[in-house]
Amino acid sequence: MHIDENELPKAYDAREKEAKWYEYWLRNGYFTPKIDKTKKPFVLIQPPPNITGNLHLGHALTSTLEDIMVRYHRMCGEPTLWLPGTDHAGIAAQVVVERELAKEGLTRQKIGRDAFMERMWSWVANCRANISNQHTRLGVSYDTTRLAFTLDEGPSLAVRTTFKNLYDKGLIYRGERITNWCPRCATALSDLEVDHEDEKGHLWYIRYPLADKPGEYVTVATTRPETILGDTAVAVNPADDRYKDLVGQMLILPLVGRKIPLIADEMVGIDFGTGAVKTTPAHDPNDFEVGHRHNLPIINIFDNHACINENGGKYKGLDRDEARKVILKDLEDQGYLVKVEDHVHAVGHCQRCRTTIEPQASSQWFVKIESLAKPAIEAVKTGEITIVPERFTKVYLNWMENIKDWCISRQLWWGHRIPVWNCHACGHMTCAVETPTECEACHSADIHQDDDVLDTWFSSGLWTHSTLGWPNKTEDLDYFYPTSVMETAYDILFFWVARMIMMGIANTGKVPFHHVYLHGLIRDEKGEKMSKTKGNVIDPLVVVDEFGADALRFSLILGITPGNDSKLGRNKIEAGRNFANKLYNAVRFVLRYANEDTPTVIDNAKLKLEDKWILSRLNSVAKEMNQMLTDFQFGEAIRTIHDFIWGELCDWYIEMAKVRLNHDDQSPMPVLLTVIERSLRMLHPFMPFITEELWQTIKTAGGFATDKSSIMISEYPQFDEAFHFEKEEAQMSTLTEIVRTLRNTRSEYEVDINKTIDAYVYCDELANVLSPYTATILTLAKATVRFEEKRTDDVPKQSIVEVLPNAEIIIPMASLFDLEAQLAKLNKELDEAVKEQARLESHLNDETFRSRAPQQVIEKEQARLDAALEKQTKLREHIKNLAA
RNA sequence: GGGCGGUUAGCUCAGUUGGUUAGAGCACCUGCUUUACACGCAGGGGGUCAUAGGUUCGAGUCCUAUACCGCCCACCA
Repeated sequence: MHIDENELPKAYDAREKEAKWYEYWLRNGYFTPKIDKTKKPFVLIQPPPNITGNLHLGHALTSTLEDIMVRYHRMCGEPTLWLPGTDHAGIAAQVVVERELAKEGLTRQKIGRDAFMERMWSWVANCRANISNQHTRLGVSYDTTRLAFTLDEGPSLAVRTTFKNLYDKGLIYRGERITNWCPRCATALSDLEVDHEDEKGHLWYIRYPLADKPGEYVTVATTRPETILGDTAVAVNPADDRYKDLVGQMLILPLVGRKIPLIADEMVGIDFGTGAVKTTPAHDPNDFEVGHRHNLPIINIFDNHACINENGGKYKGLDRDEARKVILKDLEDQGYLVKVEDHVHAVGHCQRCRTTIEPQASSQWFVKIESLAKPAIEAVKTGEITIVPERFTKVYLNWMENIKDWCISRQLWWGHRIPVWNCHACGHMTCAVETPTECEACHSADIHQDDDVLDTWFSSGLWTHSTLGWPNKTEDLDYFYPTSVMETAYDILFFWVARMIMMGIANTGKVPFHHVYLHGLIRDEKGEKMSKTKGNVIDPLVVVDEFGADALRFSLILGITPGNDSKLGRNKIEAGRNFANKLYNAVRFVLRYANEDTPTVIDNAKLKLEDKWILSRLNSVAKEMNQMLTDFQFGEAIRTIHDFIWGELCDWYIEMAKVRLNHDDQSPMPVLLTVIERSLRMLHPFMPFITEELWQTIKTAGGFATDKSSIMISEYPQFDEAFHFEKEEAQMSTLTEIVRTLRNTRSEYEVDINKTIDAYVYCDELANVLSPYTATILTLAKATVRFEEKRTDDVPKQSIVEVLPNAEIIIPMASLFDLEAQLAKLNKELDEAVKEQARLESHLNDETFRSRAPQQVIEKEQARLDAALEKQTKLREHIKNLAA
């Protein structure tokens, strides 16, 4: 069937086509792998986006990288599973919905747990639909039939089972610890969920009177004067001579009046402040440990929202900032405040709501992590898991080797409830996978489930196997686990990747994946992190609407390297669109000559020079593409195929093909169709929509025969020795050099646009090969060329002479150029050739070089020397000729 | 306080075992409404590869310092 290219618009418009093809792929079930036990599958579990809002460019990058890998491996014939899902995102999602409530003047406490959960679920439904739609628009080829959510029954069962297993092994425990407390979220956080930032603060010096020596005192320095209410000691370093004699004495706590001891502990630095530290075990991690060592009372002075509680006496009810002001004023009024200094120190903030963290003693659940970390460290050390880029291996190992117990309980409502039931009768804790009806110790029915939920990363940590059915023995788990690649951003290496490795090994005895590919963050054109508050966020869908998904994908991938941040602006996206348009128009050209009568099968005997050249180049590119896609070099891969299509196929092959088509020559169509079809296949993983569209169009026009119904299930092109034509590649490069030189000469001498120039080309045995191309050269460079093997005559006077590696070009057109300029140019070239000769000679005469450099390098250098000498001879002759 | 990354053309970045004359996109200059494409074609200018040493026959690439920028980790009140 002939498709008239004139009926197609001149510019490619992605809009209506993308949705159509996505629907087609989905309908045909290409995204769902068929389990084939004779083949090793390629498996990639999608990092589940948080259900906190729209997807941003970071998600678009992740999706694109994953889609590239998945489409590539699928085209290589591997049963390929890309399993999608979303994450309930615990605290992050709860904060978002709480903000929505706040707009209505509500809080979760006001509406109650049940109503709040209802709000959460309706938010989730909206959000998940939205995320799915966004993914669809980006072209992700993930298996929609396996779409998972962390709160689904399967993953939830995995969570409870894991908890119980670890609990039974004694690897989960409940304990009173200092934890990072967010007073806004009213929950404990893990260390990772706290962002430290330097802040300008003050160091207040406060005197604590000695109980038994009126008028004498010890001065402490503190950044947190309000915590004085919870002080239960003052500590000094045992080696500090200033305080040696005072250790053991009692001090009177200002404002409070409580008697507290002066103790000695190694923790205290002698150099800082006064060398005496007020010790508040309930509100400082160090002090907590000191308190433990010295059996100090732990006095918690804050309620869940960091307001002073009943332990704060008359200050009760003040929040921590007000309390600080009032207490400082009281200290000053009563003469306890000695001085104030400016002081910069790191302050922790809640990762999700930015509220200043309050270190606070509370009872929480922890994972005893050391024994879980050990095999996870081994797996990376032995190379069973590799991390790309490699430098993150060190970061990973360093963190894992210094890992601390993981606080997993959150005082939130949104998440997996901790599967532990407390008995009101005997106090025993019953841990169970399924809801028990009675206490396992005393069989009382008066039991109540722990109110806390688990850290959202606890369920994420199981994601590689919980989505495949674990703890049940499923076919999926059996066939697809361990997975192949974990692709994600480097900023969640600890949060997620490390936890998956630990939990994966703990639950299944196998590593969860073999390769970790870490991508960088996307920044705006100025290199700043995109954020809603800065207003520099680019919405992927807005880009897709304007430029198409393929253009966006191109711009996201081009030039990126693993683990490095990249910048994205309009320019780059336009480059992507331009490339799509270029490809589209190349196909429009092809369609002009393609119909069911077009020959499409290549006859090797009839291949011309440029045919062999483009086939050979295509072949090399296929080799490179496979290598780079295997090595995770996506940025380089897309540039390679881009450069091939634009710079070789379009700029040279198609231009030469036009001449053939106009001259009733051997048809270029079989080769052209073959090359373009394979190019589309090579590009498909990167730009799936346009490649499918064009592939189907050419197929419909009878451009090639295939039993495949879609490009996405056709084979990824591989290197084929039969199409490797080294000699023709070299010959073609001489031809293109000749054309370039002629064009260059025209431009340089400002030859009239309508004037055809004459040229003689002397190129030994190549003359026979290239002389059929005079018509081509006439079209491409507007020059009439005569090819000869050897020059027999002298060079005609006043000619432009160009010396190429394998050819000598003489353009007798004295009337069209400036004689002086030409002479100067030749002299300059001669100069360079002489310098080159000198450099090479000294190099080649160097004994050390001769003895140590590999033979082929020496030969190469020698060849270059010969070339330089020959060039000189020719140039001298031409100069002489011209000057005559 | 440790650790890591970056510093290459005006801008954004490639450059994977050290080996021709360091590349691309965008921007810039010149000329082209050539029936695939002006989202284009042809030609061109532009880089002492941050600095200083070192290793090597040979360094953008390896080593050692230094400077600036950025990131991560860390309990010093």
